[in-house]
Amino acid sequence: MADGAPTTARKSDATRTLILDTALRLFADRGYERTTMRGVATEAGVSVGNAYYYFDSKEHLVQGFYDRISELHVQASRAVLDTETELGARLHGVLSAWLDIATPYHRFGPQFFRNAANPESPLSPFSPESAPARELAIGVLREVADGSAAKMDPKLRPELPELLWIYQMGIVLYWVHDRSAGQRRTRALLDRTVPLIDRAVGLSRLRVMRPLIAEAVSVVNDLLYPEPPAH
Amino acid sequence: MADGAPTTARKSDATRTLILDTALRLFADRGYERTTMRGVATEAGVSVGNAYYYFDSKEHLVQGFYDRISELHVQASRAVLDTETELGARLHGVLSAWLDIATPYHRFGPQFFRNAANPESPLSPFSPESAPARELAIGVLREVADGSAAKMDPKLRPELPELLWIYQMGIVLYWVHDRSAGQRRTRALLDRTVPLIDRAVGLSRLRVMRPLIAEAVSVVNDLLYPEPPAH
DNA sequence: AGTCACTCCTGAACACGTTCAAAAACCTCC
DNA sequence: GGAGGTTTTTGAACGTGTTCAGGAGTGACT
Repeated sequence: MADGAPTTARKSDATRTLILDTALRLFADRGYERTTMRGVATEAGVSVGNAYYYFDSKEHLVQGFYDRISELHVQASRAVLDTETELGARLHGVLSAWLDIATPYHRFGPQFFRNAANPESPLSPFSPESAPARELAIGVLREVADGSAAKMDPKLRPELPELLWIYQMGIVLYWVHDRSAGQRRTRALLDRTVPLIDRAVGLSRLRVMRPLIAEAVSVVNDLLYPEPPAH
Repeated sequence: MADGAPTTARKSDATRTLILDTALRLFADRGYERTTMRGVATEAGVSVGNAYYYFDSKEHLVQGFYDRISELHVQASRAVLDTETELGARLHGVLSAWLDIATPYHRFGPQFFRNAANPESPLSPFSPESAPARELAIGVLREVADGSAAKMDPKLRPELPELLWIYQMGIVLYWVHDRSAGQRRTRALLDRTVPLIDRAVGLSRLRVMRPLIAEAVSVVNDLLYPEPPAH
């Protein structure tokens, strides 16, 4: 080391950031599979073992990518939520914003999301490690619902954010598989399904729908959320 | 080789089956990750290279699992479809049968769904290579719907099998992530959501629902199925 | 029998993700 | 400034999926 700069910041953080930045650059450069831990280490000027000191596995490096996207999405959503008032417009705006942000990464998306579907991976959207990011996303959708004047079965309201999150996962799954130019098919899917959601929410007030909604909400409460500790 | 049996059947097929059987046994035994190609080869009494002569990769062994499960499921479904007449009972029976068959392999379910989310893998349920298995599964669900006397919006009927297939994918996703003993939570999910589906199908006849159904069916037709060639 | 072509099979070798014992650097307190 | 302890860094080594140059078996035709 031939620099005399009086670095007062923690060396540790600098190394960690250096490794993560290098990794994300190589991921974007050559894709996930073709990026090796040795390559990341060499490019960053550290040893392989050092990369593993900061990141438990190659997959854990991708977590940084997710965090970055989440943060950008929350920001972009705020702009939408501050201007739109109708449920449909709010939902469409928020999901469109996600697509806008994720588009540059679409060609590497498959490699990233491949691991996301593995329940044993910490990158799974259902994993405990992803809980903060998940809560964040659901929080945005809660704002989408609660900030609108949409009328609905009052029993539906508390669980609507979770249901919308499931809907969002479906959109993302479609997006990952979407081979059309600029993922225009996903845009079309959004354009056409958001109004469907909107109308379905409205219909939840119908008397015939009430018991159906009540049971659906109950199922979500009983089986979707209360993940048992299981340790 | 110390056996003098005059094997007249094609040696090739026997070896292939031997390797696949051994692999599936080890998968069920110790799970996907902890099963090694060397282990499969040793256990089957062949060389590693030989396993690769018949299967392009470790993942391709999973395709064998996929095919076998599909076949068993079609058989088991037939029994259900021959005895049950109500839509709910038929759907529940068919999906229960799937769970019955898949239970021994729950441990390597993660691998199963990893492929589902990787659009580049030929093992993805959405890939052209999986088309036959997919058609088979949708065919069973078409029988589920058409063989029942359930009344519904006539516009819904032709697309109901595809929609039920999506529902089934959701159940499988939940199952893969289900950590409860014997996956009883997935059973509970089935017990409670099948009646919901059943009632929702019935409600499709309501006048207020018609335009919603029509648009949903149209979306499925336009965006879900017609995968462009893109080669 | 000899030759040719083809299918089936072998195991050493390669690149990768990951681990680990030990070294180096850093810090704190005397 | 030195002793002791903690944090950070190293790189060889391990087990894995996969490849590949070639060997063995098999059958057909001369």
